Amino acid sequence: MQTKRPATIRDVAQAAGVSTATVSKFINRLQRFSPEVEARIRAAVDGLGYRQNPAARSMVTGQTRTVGLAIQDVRNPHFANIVKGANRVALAHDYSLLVIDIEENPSGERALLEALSRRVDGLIVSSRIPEESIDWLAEIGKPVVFFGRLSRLGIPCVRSDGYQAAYMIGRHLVELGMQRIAYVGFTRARWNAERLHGLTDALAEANLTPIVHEIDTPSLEAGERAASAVLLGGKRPEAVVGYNDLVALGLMHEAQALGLRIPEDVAVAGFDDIPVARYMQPPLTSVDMRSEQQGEAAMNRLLTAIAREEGESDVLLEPRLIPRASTRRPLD
Amino acid sequence: MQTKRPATIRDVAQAAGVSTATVSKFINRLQRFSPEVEARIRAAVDGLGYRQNPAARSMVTGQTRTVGLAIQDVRNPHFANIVKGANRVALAHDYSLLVIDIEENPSGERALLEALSRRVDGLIVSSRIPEESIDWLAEIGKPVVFFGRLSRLGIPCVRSDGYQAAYMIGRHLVELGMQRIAYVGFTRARWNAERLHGLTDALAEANLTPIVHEIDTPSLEAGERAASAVLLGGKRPEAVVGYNDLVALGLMHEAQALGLRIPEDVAVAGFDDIPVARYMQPPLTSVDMRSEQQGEAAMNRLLTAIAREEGESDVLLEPRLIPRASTRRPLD
DNA sequence: TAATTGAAGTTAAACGTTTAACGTAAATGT
DNA sequence: ACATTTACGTTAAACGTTTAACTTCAATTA
Repeated sequence: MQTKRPATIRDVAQAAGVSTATVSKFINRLQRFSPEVEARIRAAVDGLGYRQNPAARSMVTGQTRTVGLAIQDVRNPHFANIVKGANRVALAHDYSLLVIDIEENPSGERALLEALSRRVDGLIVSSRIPEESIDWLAEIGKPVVFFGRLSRLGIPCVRSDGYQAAYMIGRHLVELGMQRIAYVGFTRARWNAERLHGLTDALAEANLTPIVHEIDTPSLEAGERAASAVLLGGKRPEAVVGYNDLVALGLMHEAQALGLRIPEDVAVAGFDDIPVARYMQPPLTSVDMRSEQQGEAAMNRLLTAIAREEGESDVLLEPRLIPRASTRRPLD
Repeated sequence: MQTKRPATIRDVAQAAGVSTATVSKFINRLQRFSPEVEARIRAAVDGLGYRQNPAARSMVTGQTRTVGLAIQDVRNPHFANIVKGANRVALAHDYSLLVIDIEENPSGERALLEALSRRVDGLIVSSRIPEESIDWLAEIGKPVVFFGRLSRLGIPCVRSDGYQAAYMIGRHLVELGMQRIAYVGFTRARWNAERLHGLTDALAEANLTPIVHEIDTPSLEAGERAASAVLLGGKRPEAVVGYNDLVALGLMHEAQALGLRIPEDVAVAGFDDIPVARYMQPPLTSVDMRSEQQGEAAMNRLLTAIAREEGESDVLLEPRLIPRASTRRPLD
């Protein structure tokens, strides 16, 4: 089972009758060589099955050709999409992706990020990172890009316009003639509140105010649990907007379990436009937050930073409203 | 913006007035030291903010403390769950996870795996890998664990019992009195056929045969596209089983769009029990394939292999039927 | 023709760790 | 009292690359 020691650059050099420097430069395409030498090296490489040792290379260059991606929860399709996008552009640039799901949190995000930081050339960090870790992130000396949250301390960020997205939903509901509109929100951090602001502003234009219900985690289950409080407490809202599609699906499910028809009795909408949204009964109105493009943009931004090129500081993606049957004029 | 050179073990040694060997052994807890020395080292480490350089360490030890996880598509909740599970146990053992989504396939899985193989101590490889790459995987000299597919060439595998799972669904449908049962399958590789076998055997016990419809990729869209052919061609089946929950959701959605009621007109079931299954209207009957446990088990198995301990060759997880409203006695 | 440039390769030092082999002094056994 | 072990540290050689500085020789320029 024991495979023999992998060939080193020295083996190749010896077999080809040249110095290791020559082989190195050839491999990295740093210099031209005479056809004979080139052929000999190529033959030696093939013959020995030589592959670079990334660790050795990293040690001298100080680069790992790896980037870290810290996300909240891979199971949330929004984050899965981000991984997808980031993975695509990383592969295209010959970078590897070190993914860490910080929900699985044995010793604090900070410790995880610290461990991660030495193994990567740069870091893409998701929204819900505690403020005190941010100071540290700014000082690690490695490029960092945020996504989903506002930039701080000069750290660039990539995100979609949550205010705009919520404003669109709000307007959409108002145009449908809705009067009592509830928001099941997740506002733990300031930037998470922008959705509430957008919604509030849209409603204000029609002299309306959202009924806000706070949850502690944006999941299917949390949406489900919130439903009865939101739908049965006091006068029933005509529409309810979830912090994201998961929350919205939870709400929708429980609403139906309570015997309410959607959208006739209550309309429901969410954010992210996760793939299943379209497949619900009724299909869920959502706002496409361009998750995958967020992943791509974040990775692109990070790679330019790693290359020490200047990049634009912030990238703001335009969300798109996707109206579906879960919000529809009550009289239709 | 330029941060100063990170402290090396030599800096620490000098500051503490000891040799680098001492520091190294202290860091790695390989030896006991006198309280004074210990204190001096600790002070130096803290004072300088010393962290190990993983690349340098890797070079001499030959270990990277990183494992590679090659999956088909992060967006599929089944795979997301596997990442979750694998991530959890990796973190617990201080390993990092190099995730690669091989659907994003610029230059072939083989090339990706080759590149990956030098950066990791071991590899977890998902099901749909071409046979010719497997020979190569067996020879790279690094531990490899499969998941989802059968083992080959002595490579251990972790999977759930697809035959059993399908058999359970089949029996469930038969017990509900279903007669015409369709299977929308994805049978490109041999091991993917076990679900069909399980279903076939369960039906055979009632002298029934499944109607098989093949799709080319197990996705929401594929399920949706398959629906009309399966449901409208000839006599309509009373139940249709999708290769996985995504396919089942696609089928269900299109069936409803065609005006069919579920389960009254046609029952639907799938595999994986993805989180949203429970939230559908009606909730989708599925089989929990223990995705997350698969990820955990695969990682555990890999880590024992990396530690050169002997582990059991194959791990077979027991699926669990989760009956829900999408399959229900027509007369209920 | 002599001086200058350029191309093709080499030498050797570094990168930051680990670890086998080796001291040295104190503790233990006989 | 002497040999042997044990505990605590050190020395120095690796690990597999890259790269600045250098050589050599042929081609170009003045």
